Amino acid sequence: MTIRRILHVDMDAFFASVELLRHPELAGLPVVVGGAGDRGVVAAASYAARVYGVRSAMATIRARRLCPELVVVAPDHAHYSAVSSRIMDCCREFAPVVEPLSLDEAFLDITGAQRLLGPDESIATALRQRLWDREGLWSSVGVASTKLVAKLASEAAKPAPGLSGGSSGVCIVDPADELEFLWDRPVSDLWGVGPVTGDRLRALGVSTVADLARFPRAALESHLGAGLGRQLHDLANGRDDRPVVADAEVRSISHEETFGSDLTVIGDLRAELVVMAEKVGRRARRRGLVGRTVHLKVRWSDLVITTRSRTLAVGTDDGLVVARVATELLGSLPVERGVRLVGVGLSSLGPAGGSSQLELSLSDVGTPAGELPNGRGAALRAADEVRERFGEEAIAPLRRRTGDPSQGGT
DNA sequence: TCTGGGGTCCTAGGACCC
DNA sequence: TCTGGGGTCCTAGGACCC
Repeated sequence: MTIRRILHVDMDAFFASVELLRHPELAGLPVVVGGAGDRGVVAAASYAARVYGVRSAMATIRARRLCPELVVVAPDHAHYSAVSSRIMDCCREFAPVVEPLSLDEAFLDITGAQRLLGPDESIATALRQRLWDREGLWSSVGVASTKLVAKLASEAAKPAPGLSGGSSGVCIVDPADELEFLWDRPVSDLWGVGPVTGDRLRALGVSTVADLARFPRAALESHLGAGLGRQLHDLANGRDDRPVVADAEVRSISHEETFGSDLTVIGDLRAELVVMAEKVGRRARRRGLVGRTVHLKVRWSDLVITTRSRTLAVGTDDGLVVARVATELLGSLPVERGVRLVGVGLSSLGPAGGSSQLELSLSDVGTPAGELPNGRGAALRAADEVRERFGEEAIAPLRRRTGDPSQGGT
């Protein structure tokens, strides 16, 4: 088994740095990108802002208290996406397989690239320099033999608050040093350990990765569940064979919004749902996808979350259909309780067009439910969906057509 | 200091099929 | 008629990631 070399690249303060490029007059000022309102949150903080203790995921209100002269810039996702795709293109000049993790992060499999591009250190430095030359943005790069260690290495290469590119920006971990590199760290550094699992582990007396590596595997699995227990025990012992995978398929598309003040009137919520569902539909169409499952998410004024979903017999990319299904789901919820956030989404995605959407539903209409795959009323659902899209009068001709295909139809 | 918006993956129970 | 088991789909919730 050959030793892999995996590179992780992570842009420094990405959204904030991009905004500083567009607004040179803000250079040196404490800048965050995020929501400005009472319920806004910091999405990214410039290094000048971090000096004040401002961090991403922090409520904007609190950030303003820490730094009264803070400049808050509204996010412009379309622009960040455009910059991101150029960054990913740049990465592909260094490795055949590039896996974007988010807009500002990617894994590159550089196993075997040394012959062409030189040692790990040269590859990392060259990538970093090219991103700077092309985009004017600094990044941090880590290289190791696993995804986990490569990501921790890029984190270790990050500049300290107050600086922006002063450190070398590169951290290479030799395979022989990887366990030591890992074991010094708190368990919360591991992928999959958040606040809840972190608390559970601490209750077991586990606080460092070394503690976790020594903890009996079976006991860990019984405390955390088989899946998570096994994964964490492997990671803590440096076992991480997750490959670098390009072109991961999108699994869901959603849009959600927190209101400035809670809504209690169903009509107001319906109006919001229509707008949001249309955005989801537009994004699905742009990607050439249809979704079979419509999701509704509600966050109540007490922050508790309720979700509802409904799976249709066929996929849709039509915002009106999504809105109508979501509205139905909303109908069963006590909105007078006070709705802070509403979200609508599509999953069970598949390619749009051809036989996948309408054709299938036409042939389903009138077919006994028992003869359909998953014979749980799929035909009825299909008929409902056709009715929703085209109205009651559309059903009759479809029945005739289904009964006698030679007659043709729509 | 009370938590935005975009996602991913996992779990668990019930329905249903073979 | 009763019983069991495996597999898949659907739904709700939850943890986590950036």
